[in-house]
This record gives sequence, structure tokens and C-alpha cells, in this order.
Amino acid sequence: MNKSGDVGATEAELIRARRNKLEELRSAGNDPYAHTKFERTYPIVEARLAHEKLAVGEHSGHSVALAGRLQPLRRMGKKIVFADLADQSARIQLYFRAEQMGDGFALVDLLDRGDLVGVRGEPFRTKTGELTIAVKEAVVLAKSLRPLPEKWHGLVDPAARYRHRYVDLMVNRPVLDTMLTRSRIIAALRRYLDERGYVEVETPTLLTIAGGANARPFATHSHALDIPLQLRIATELNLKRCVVGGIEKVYEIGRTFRNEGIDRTHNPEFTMLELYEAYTDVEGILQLCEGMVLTAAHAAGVGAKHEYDGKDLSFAPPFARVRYLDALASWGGLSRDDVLDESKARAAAKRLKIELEPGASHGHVVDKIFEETVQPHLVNPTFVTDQPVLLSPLAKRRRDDAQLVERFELFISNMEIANAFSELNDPDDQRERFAAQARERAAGDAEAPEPDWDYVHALEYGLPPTGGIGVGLDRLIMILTSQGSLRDVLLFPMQKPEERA
RNA sequence: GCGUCGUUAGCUCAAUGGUAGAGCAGCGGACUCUUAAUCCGUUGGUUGUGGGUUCAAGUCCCUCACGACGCACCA
Repeated sequence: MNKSGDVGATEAELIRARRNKLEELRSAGNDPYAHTKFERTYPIVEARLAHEKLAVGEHSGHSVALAGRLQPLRRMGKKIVFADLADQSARIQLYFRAEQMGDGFALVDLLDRGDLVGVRGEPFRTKTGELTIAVKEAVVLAKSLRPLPEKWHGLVDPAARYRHRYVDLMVNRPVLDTMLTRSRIIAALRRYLDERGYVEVETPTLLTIAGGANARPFATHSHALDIPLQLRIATELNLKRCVVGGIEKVYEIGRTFRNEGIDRTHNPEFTMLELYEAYTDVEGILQLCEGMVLTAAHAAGVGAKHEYDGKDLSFAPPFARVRYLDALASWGGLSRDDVLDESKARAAAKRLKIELEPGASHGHVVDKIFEETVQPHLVNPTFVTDQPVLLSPLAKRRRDDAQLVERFELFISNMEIANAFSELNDPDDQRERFAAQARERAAGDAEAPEPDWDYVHALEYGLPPTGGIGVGLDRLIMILTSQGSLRDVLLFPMQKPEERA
């Protein structure tokens, strides 16, 4: 029987061993949970920068206070312990020496990997060249009671990583770094837009009719109003209502919900940046979009060349541009009529051996053909422009070609990242396109959106000529942080609940 | 929703149908500049769930749960 209790190695026993140490700390008058604050000199990264120039063997001559989570301890006999301390910013080595700490050294025996500690001590550089804190005083700020995953492999089981993300974050540093980069990217985009006079707004997530995109919404219910509600599938219609009202450069970065499949590139809730600007058109938005992507890349530390998914991407502006019909012609061998004529499009799909759902609409057929023939070629950032109107119910027709619209989609690494167009502002045209959707819906197409007639009402007051864009931020971040799955750029991706026994 | 693969100690992983193992972590010991510290000793298991086949199942078959990947839906 030792002072921590002679215990085995079941999970319960590992926890008991740590609880025993907690009790010892308490009986020595050092209850970890009694602390309310700890004054740090600075985050660890700043401690590192401040002592960069310390020579091997040199001591700084002054004391600093740092706090963080203990990473592996290396015990060298009864009188010396090395450990690593990690905070949000970085890690640094700690050096506990009995001679130096006096009675305080007794506490070192009660430390475990995972404990949150505050230390005061002198920075110095060891003879192996590592910047280290020679600890004079240490205090446990919270005892970690659960055993941590292995120090070398970390936590790898995906289910455990997503369900217990806090563990993933504390033992797998790159995961934390990715999440911090995500935050930096979004902050940089916000700054970029704010500097250019765009106004950030927040529009409702709960709506009576979720419109502005083709997607199945989540359904919910208001007890107070006793009415069914839907979670938004886009912010588009409300943002354009803002433009009607006079907010000329408006954007929202917000969560959008779509009740559909989940895979590497789809999560039921995702973050979209939608932006609308009065008195500009799709070309103005294209320029802005390129600027936003480059800003995001810069924030992520990505330069002109970036490897993703085994492919070399070039972020050097200007990004490539290709017209929708030209792309289908060169990669799919399709003529304009093969696309725009419904029966010819169906014949083309058949020729290309593309499988289609029985009730697939003309738009769906064309979309599918594009996906199969063109999309695999769109590796470098590429703007695909001038889509057919039949794919674009909210976009303005081209003046030189009424069957096409002023629109672009940005593809990177074969994924659609952004979708933009000159907004349709003709209320009569909009009403007719909504009516067509209503007919599709009545015919049994559950995906066809329910028309939002108040939006037409708003257009009747006059929407200025407006350019707008939606950017899937999660996907952009996934590419810029070199992650293979949306799940790896979301702190808490959707997981099925574990069944309770 | 369909298909393929996976699930073994706290973590990372082994194990021809024939006595469930290792490394890390833990515990005990040695060690005053280590960094995946090292060395000696040692504890720890309802092999995801429920059934079946078999003298015998971690291993073969079926069910269910969860996960990864692919397909479908979608961005």
C-alpha cells in the first residue's frame, strides 16, 4: 500500500488513483478547486518569444508565471521531474527540482498528466537547448481525474474524437490549431468586409417558410404561437429584403440547416457567408469573391501554391473562368441544345450513362451531367459562369441571352464553394418562377421550395440592381486547412447519439 | 436509405476455430539536464449488443448499435 493507494488499471482504478492524489492535495491544504484565479505573466507563446535569445545554459534572472495543462511528466529519480505545460498558445518545458522548490516539491508527486497547473519560475535554456521554466512554486488549479489517451498516438478513434472533442483538443494539438485557424479565417473575412463598408446583420433562423434554396428543411414548432416552423436553408431572401429596405451592402455569416445526407462535404448545419450589394452585378461580386478567398487563404497561411487532397492547387489570381455551356461542350461534348432542350438533355444523359431518379427535372438532369462531366476537371479555383436560367430561379437573365443568367459558381478541388449572381429584381418574373416551383411541388417534388410570396411583395417595392453571393465557409476552411472532412473543421459535428443500454 | 469495412485493457494495437497478449498510461523500485527519458518489477479483459453453429468462438453465421468509406440526396 503506497500513499496513493495500491490500485490496478481498470478505468475505475485509474480514476481512484487520481482521486487519492486529490485528497492528499486537500489534506495538505491545497484544494485545487478552491482557486478562483491565477495571474499569468503572459501566454506561453509570448514567454517563448521573450526568451528566444537565451543561450544554452543561460538563466534569464527573472521569474514568470504560466498556466496550462500538464502534458507527459518525465520523472528522473526522486529529486528531478521534467514535464510539458501546454496552453492555448503553445507548449513549454517545466523543470521541477527538489533543491529549488523546498517543501513545495512534495506536490510534484501528486501531479498527473492532464492536471491544470499554474507555475512560477525562471526561464532558462537546458544544455540540450530547450527553453524551460525552472519551477520555484507550483499550484494545481484543477485536478484531472480521468486517464488521458496515449501520449504518442493520441486519440484516434473517430467516434471518440468527435464525441469527446475536448479530449481530442487537449491531446491532438493539430486539431486545436485547425480550429484556431478556422476562427482566424472567419475573423479575417469579417474584417475584409467591414473595411469595405459591408454591414453585418442577423436574420431569423426560425421561419414559417424556409426559402432561398433547394433543400429539405428541418421542421419544428412554436408552442407560444402554436404554428409549425422551419429552420432556414439560406439567408438569401431576408438579406435581399434588407437591400430593398436600404441596407446597400449587407452580409450575414451564419448557420444554415439542411435536412439531408451527411458525408465528408455535408453536415446538417453549416456556416454560410451570404452577401448582397446594391448597384453592382455578378462581375463586381466575382472580383469581391476572389478577394475574399485570397484573404481567407492568407489568414490560413496559404500562399499561391497549396496542396490539397494530393493535388496541387494554385491560388494565384486571377482565378480561371469558364462559361457553363463552354465547359459542357469541351468536357462533355454537349451542344447548347443538348443542355437547354429538355428531351435532348435527357438523351444526352442516357448517352453518357448517367443514372437519374425517375422524377428528375430538366434542371436536375443538366446538373447531374455537369457534375459527372465537368466537375472532376475543376481542381484549381475556377469560376464557372453564365448558367442556364433553368438552374437559377433567383438570378437575373443575361441581356444578350435570355436562356442564361448572370451567375457564377466557384469551384475548388472539385467542390462548389460559392454561388453568386445578379439578383433577379423583376417581381413579375420572380412571381412566375415561384409559380413554376409551386407547380413542381404540387406534382410531388418534395425538394421544390414552397414559394415565399411576401418576397415577391418586397420586390414590388423595388430591389435595386443587386449582386449577391453565398460562400460555404466550412468547405473553404476544409481546403485551406488541408482537412479531408467537414467534420474536421467543425468542433462538434453531427453524430448519432449512442444508444443507451 | 443502400453497400463495403471496422468495433479486443483507460489509450494505440496484436492474437490458424484450441489457455486473450504487447506498448503506453497506472502502481512499486533505481536514476540530479530529460524530452516517445531509460532500466527492473507489477496490476488491469463480460473481446460493442443479443442470438446461433461447434467438443471448443475474439475468430464462423445472423440480429442490433455506433463509426469510417463509397453510392443516393445535397452545398
